[in-house]
Amino acid sequence: MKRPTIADIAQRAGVSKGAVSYALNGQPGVSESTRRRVLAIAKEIGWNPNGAARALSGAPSDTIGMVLRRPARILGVEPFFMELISGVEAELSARSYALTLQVVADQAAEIEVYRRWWGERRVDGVLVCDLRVDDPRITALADLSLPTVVVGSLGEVAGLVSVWSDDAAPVVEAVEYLNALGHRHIARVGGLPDLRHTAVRTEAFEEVCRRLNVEPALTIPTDYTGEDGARATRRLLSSPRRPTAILYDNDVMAVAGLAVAHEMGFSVPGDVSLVAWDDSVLCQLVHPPLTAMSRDIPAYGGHAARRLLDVIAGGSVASLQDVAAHLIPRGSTAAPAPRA
Amino acid sequence: MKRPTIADIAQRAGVSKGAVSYALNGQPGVSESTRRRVLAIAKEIGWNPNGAARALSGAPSDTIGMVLRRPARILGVEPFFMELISGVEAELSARSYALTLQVVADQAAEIEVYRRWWGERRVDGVLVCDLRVDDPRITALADLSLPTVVVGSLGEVAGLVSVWSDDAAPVVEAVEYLNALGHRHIARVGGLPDLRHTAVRTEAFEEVCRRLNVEPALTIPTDYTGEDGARATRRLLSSPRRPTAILYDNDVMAVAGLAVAHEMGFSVPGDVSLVAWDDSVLCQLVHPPLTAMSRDIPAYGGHAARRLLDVIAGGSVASLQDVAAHLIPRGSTAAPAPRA
DNA sequence: CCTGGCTGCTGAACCGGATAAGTGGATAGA
DNA sequence: TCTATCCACTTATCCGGTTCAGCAGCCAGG
Repeated sequence: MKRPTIADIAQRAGVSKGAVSYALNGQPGVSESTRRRVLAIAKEIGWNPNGAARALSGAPSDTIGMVLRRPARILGVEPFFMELISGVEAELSARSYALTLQVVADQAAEIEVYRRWWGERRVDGVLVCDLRVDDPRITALADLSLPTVVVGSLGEVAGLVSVWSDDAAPVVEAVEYLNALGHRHIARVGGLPDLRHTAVRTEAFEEVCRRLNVEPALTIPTDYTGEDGARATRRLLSSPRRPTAILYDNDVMAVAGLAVAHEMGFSVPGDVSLVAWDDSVLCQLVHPPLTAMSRDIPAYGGHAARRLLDVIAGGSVASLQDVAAHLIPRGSTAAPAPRA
Repeated sequence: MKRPTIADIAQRAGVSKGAVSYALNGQPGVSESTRRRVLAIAKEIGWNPNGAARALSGAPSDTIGMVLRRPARILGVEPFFMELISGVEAELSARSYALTLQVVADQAAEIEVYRRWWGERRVDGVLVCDLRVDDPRITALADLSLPTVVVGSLGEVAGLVSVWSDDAAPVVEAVEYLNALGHRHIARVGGLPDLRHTAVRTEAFEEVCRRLNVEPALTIPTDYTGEDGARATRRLLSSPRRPTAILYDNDVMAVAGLAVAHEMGFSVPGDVSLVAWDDSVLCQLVHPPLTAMSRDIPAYGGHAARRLLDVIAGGSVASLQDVAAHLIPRGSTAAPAPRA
């Protein structure tokens, strides 16, 4: 089956390629009757615009890109990313935009992909996640002037629009809550230390603990995986000054931590209270259900996608501070048992 | 920053566009010294091939497509799809192929997307999921002769390569296992009735139940969502002849069913045994952990992607029967309590 | 010395649209 | 009646590559 082109339509309609192009694009320059005839023929012979040809003439690709830098097989069990992507897709599909995903191994490869996409005009813009404390992607993308929206926790990045939520306030809320329950020894299982939002959370955690006299405010860094979260939990629960409450930087680690607590014979929340960050179904399904810092991640992704489309459209777009996560108390937190 | 083209390279190198094209593509027709000079200049000025221009001359897009027909926001909590996609990505990213996802509302829209992608040469091939009993997508894709691999439970579909796994054997395995434990009244919470693999499972379920004298072999159809699974479970557990074991067609429904059992005061596995299909982390994290029909979904996706790349490459590719799911017994199944 | 073949390159057509510039005819205004 | 304007097109060019035909220049063989 040969793909019909506007030349085929032109021949059938007895007009020139140019006229067909005007007709199909709703441009002035053809009579209403000719336009109708052209449209009818186009439909009849099943014509579709050739994106490559359009792109060659400078048209957008109606695709946005997202590069994920993590082992591809991990993706399936990473609720945050999947919910984010589903929110992005919801926004995009409503506008017939497509999403191109590419998984890469390291930062150099990620920048290389941006460069290639830009050179190939394969995407109209990109969403960037997991901002590092000092992130070379920012300058690279600025150099390319590829429309970009940063998804992550920060106000402004040199000229780039970002969609972010306050990471400090939820930490404060959680620690104050635990403190009010009577906890005086709270530890945290943090994410990758060089991610910006991890740094923000760590600082907020240390500050609120200092203020409330909850010391030491120990944060154990992890790579966000369940395994690392389990390891950190095991270490915390084995220490001589065992914390009575643990904050986790994501839900996967919190769930893994809960399993460790059970495995070591500690009761939750009797012996130790647990708080998760990000509230996927996981948190609600385990026993006891986990108290969590909840936010609407699909909405978050949707906002980011919307902003990116606005940037692509050329509007002057302001960064958006999305609603911060807020504490949803469930069965994994309670007052600490009086120490023997 | 203006994107460099081969014309820029040609000018710098003092040769023609054609020579540059040959040099860059490793084609014969230029001397080794010229080739090296051209490559050096290309690298120096940061040249990238323009995919649109290449595509216009018939080059592949190095992208495969996948259309998902379900509410976008559901995706994030649908472990099967996310694991499948992560497996596909793992295979693709190793070959620098990209994956384009598009979420649509209905079948007509899905076929329309295929047609558009084909017309626009936007993808080199597609992966098709969730085959229906009588599926118009098959003929549509055959008409377009768009390279296609069907992911799902069936042997051969008119000329299309498929990657599938036996859906009947695991059902038999599960029912025989439950029967051996002493269960004589087993119900099933099934998926969408017009999906092919649902039909296969339903038939296998009814047949093995008949053979083992486990009657009635009731299957309640659902739309695969947790809510529907909960509803079906509530109905089963409220019926006068309450089943002592329930088989679920996915993990989300099984987990939801477990919550319903708890909510209604039934003990699992004391009062009712539960078996999930597809074994994501969900099943291992709930209490009790769910006995599940487990299979390596990322590997499944990887095989499908690999097959699709082979089809695109033009090889004669055979369909692949992947390993079937097999039963992993966990805490949610036990012998039924003797009836009062 | 002429012919034939090979090497290494050039020039131009081509892919399928978008679009600026040009054209012929009808119409309106002076 | 002559010009200006507009309409509805056509023609030609461009986008950035790929590819094919052609063409010098060189070398080998007869």
